Amino acid sequence: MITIKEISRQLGLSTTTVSNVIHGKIKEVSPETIEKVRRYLDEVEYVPNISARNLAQNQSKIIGLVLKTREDRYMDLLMDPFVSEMLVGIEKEVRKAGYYMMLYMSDDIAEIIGHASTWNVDGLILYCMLDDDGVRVSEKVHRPIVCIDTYSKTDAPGFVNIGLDDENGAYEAVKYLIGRGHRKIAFLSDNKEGVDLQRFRGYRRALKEAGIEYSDRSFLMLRTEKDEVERSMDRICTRIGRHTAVFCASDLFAVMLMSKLHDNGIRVPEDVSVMGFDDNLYGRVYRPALTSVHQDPEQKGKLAAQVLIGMLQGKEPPSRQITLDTRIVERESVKNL
Amino acid sequence: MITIKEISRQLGLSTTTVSNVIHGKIKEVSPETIEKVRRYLDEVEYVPNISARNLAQNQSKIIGLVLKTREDRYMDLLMDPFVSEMLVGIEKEVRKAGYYMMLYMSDDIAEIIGHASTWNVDGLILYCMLDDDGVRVSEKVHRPIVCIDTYSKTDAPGFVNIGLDDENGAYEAVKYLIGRGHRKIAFLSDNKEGVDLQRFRGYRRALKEAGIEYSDRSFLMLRTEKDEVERSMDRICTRIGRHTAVFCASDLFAVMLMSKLHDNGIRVPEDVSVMGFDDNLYGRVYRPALTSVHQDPEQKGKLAAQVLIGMLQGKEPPSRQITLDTRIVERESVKNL
DNA sequence: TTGTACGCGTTATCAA
DNA sequence: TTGATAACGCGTACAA
Repeated sequence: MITIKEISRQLGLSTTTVSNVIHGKIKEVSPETIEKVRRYLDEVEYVPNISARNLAQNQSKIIGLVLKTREDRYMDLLMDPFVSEMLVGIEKEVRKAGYYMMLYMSDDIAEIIGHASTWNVDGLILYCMLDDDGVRVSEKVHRPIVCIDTYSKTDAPGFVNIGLDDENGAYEAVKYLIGRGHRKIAFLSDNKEGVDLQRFRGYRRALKEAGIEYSDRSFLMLRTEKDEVERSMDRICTRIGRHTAVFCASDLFAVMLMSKLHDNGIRVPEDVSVMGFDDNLYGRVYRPALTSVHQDPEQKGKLAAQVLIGMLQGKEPPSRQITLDTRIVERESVKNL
Repeated sequence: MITIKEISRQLGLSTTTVSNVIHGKIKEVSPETIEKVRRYLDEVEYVPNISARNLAQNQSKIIGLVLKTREDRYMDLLMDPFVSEMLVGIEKEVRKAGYYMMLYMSDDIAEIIGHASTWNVDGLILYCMLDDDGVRVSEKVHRPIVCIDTYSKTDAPGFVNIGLDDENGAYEAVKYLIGRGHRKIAFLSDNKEGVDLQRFRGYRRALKEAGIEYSDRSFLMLRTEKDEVERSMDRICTRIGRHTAVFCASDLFAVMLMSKLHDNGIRVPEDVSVMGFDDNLYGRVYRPALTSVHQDPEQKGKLAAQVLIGMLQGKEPPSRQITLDTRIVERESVKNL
């Protein structure tokens, strides 16, 4: 790796001049010098040492992407195409803007803070934070932070969230089911926090509005530990009982459910209707194709990166909470009763 | 961010001593000093500035993960759960070993080289390289490099590949189909390079061994551009013709095919048998469940990271080419003729 | 128009 | 047992 010092020595110039040419500060450099330096730069394929640059400028050009894992349920995170698509959206934007992306997974907030500090990241994108996780990070890391799909209790400065109206999306979905004549509707999820909690609330609201009573037996809680999930799904199939429809908190769960229902001789949608949330490839490709609530993860990621990079350049974020649209995609997994 | 210099000033010590305590070089430091420094370090939550450390030590603790994209087919890469799972395997190991992961996507080798140089990455994991891409990188980046699933023509020093015996995996799969009475067997893929080429070769070999003639009409080439894929699949469904089985180069393609076959009223496996390669969640969850060739992407990623980190610590890699096992997983998508 | 000199935070050598 | 001091590569204020 050739350095500026070496180049300036070779060319009989000062490091300042070389550095200036590199950065296009050429108002005060003679054309000949510019040419000479540029040519040489090309010839030796000069690449700046970013560590040195970071040190000198106290910035890093790094955007940290943190995926918060949840204890043992490590695998699930990237198992869902949602995260992959989001990743693509982020990476594209980050690279386009001349930044670099550091990917970090952890369930430990302190570790996350340490990582951000030690690398002196310019900004942070946080996914899967719960409650005040995001706030805790932003208290220690004094850099712009954009969260995706986070529901915080408190507000903190320099803290933006990109999300969905999950409550309403779920509400519309369940209303859709009710509109098709369903009244015994179950809710399937693997937790009752964050995004899933909101979706559950939307489900409850739609039920209530239609004067349908909710019983805890209608909450189908999936265990997602690696060697539990199969058995858990089987158990859920037997527990579906007299429900005529199941609204699932994700497409992935919906498809896993349909698959298990099939094995248990229960037909979708003839015997039971199934609806998902996400509208991803799993649901689109399965047969019967899954009726679902649409969202666009790549768009979410892209937007998160754009807003963050905007903040790095001094722009005010459009708002503290950016909420993306949701819409129902009708396919074949819901029957009219 | 507090610095060593500041700490030493506060404590009335030299930076050397503080640094030594931080690094556990305490053979020659008095117990009281150690305690004093440690306590203060804790109190102020000292975090080292990695850029400075990198500069001083000419290393970076960064492992670059490069996913080579192919022109327009950007999305596909992370669409396949294969990449996500591999990513998880890599990230876990990298973090466990105290390294950091920088994720980079590009189809431009020069850009990839520039990225690795500018960050002075300690090592590189390359995925999806073709032919001599990997070699070109390793010629310029004089760091340990581990490739995943790369077939290079040439060998280069410090260049290790982790892969599968794709040729043989495909060979066994097609032999399996032939063993079930199939003779009209098609091959489905979206390209004829790298891994897919090997799988195609295995397919050809099995055919040849059984005395079955191959015709180009049996190569079903899928177009994967975003707005082509649907139509392309439809066309393929009509082109299946008198084939009794389709061997697909990936589970994802296999499931997309089954889905389209379903829409065209062609039953799997009654009318046509389908076999995939990967054994991922798409195939496991679909009904009929997909018979496939198993591989473990997380394991692949984990191994790649382990070998690379080993090399960084001066260990010789076990060999230049590490080939993982493959096995057939029988499920419901193949019929006995 | 170009050059000198210093600072960024850390590590490392060598002297005290 | 501890402390000066130089070095890593870059950017920049200021001097020439």
